[in-house]
Amino acid sequence: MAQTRYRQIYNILKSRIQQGTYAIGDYLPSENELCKTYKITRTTARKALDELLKEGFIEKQHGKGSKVKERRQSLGLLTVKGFSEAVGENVRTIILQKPQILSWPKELPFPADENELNAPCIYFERLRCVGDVPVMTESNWFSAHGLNRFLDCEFVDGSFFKTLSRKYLIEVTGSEQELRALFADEKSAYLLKIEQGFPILRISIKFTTSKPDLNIYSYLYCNTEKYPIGNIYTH
Amino acid sequence: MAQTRYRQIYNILKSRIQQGTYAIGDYLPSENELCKTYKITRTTARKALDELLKEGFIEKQHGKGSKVKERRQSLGLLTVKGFSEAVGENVRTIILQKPQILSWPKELPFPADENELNAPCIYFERLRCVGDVPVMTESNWFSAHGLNRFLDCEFVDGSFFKTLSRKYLIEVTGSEQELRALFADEKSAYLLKIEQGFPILRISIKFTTSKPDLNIYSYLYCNTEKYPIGNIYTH
DNA sequence: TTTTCTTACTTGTACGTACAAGTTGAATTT
DNA sequence: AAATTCAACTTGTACGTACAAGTAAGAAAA
Repeated sequence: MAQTRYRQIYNILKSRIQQGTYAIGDYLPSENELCKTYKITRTTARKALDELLKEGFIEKQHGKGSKVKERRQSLGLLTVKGFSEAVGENVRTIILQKPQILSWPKELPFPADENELNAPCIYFERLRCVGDVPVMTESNWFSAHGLNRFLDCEFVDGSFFKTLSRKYLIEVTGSEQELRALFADEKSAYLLKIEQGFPILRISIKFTTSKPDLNIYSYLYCNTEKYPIGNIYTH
Repeated sequence: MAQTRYRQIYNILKSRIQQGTYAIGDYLPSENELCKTYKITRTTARKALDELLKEGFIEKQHGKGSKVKERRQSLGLLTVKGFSEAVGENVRTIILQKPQILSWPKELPFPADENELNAPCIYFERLRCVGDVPVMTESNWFSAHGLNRFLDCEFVDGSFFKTLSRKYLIEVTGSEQELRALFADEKSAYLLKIEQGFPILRISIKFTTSKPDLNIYSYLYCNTEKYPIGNIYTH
């Protein structure tokens, strides 16, 4: 078998969601219907749905079904909302360093998993601005394993995570974050156009993905004076 | 059944990890061993392990086993979970000011809803410590409307939100937060035992509740040097 | 008409079985 | 001694079955 059975079903459902065959708010076929359609058992159907659940494509309701959820692009600002969505329209992104192979740094935002360090490290760096005001620098590290020709191609819609999803079928499944208030160092001060020693917010992130040996490690240095970091939770 | 079987197994394993019976790097009993020990099937054992996996307590290795992972100590705050629940055991809370009626301040962390300001304002203030280290000051404002005899009674288990839930059947339904890195002012520096001008993290919060005219407005001033604010997000 | 009950769906939990596939170390062969 | 094979573990996938529990809508009773 080229692929596991549940992964096949998962892919079918996921692509239909992405293409809008199942729109937001719609219910997917019930588990028993999936069994009949694809000649599988409920165990397998549930496993496929569980993956979609983990990746935020659907929500399950006991006694009702699996409803297609609105999927918010995860760009890592504590909320599920992306940077552009959170801030508004006039967001500009400046690429400070295009994705390229580097050696792994001795210290990452979070300790890396064992396997990741075997493959080379891809690094890129961006500066986020609201209008003309720089508000955040972003540094990203991740393992190149399995990401063929990543350096050659442009980002889809300028979005790193969209690129992972569309080109490699990799989804962000979660993130671990850590917040610190720090004095701005020389580099951050220069990039954010503030005085050295000004208080800035550093967000350390480990994004986990649907690819077991791929996590994205990021540092965000934020000037929160004019644009604080926002966050909304609802149950 | 009071609880699901897999949840029971999950709880047993989790508490053993938290108590150090299974230390970091150790392998949990294999799935088949769990089956024998607890008279369950592998389906159930795997479900329990899956939960631990989702919550980051273990990592699974095909062909080897389930290894206890290092969980970083940080203050898991940005969720709706309370402080004590998020941090763990050696948390101390010092009441700086018991709940009492005050006039509404001219500026709250977030603009108040109209109706709230009609009733008097309850205010209280606490200092949170991990061991002997003060890590966070907490100021809270909310409308007294409908909270009879709130000032007279002690908090349930020392928890404000538990008190709301148990005594008034009010649940937190969501929160809006805003993060800023600031220079510590005189008061914060004094309470947190740091130098004035040291960078601290201020979290502004508006908790919404199941009672339509009750929101809780809070400022948290955090010394993130030793204990950064943590956050885990899973879809 | 309104309420209650039943029925037919849905997902959730738990049982049991079988084989595939990764890991490890000891036994066997080279 | 070194390389290979094998056996005994581990987790991963997939089959099948049964019943519990939540949901919704129509039938029956008030």
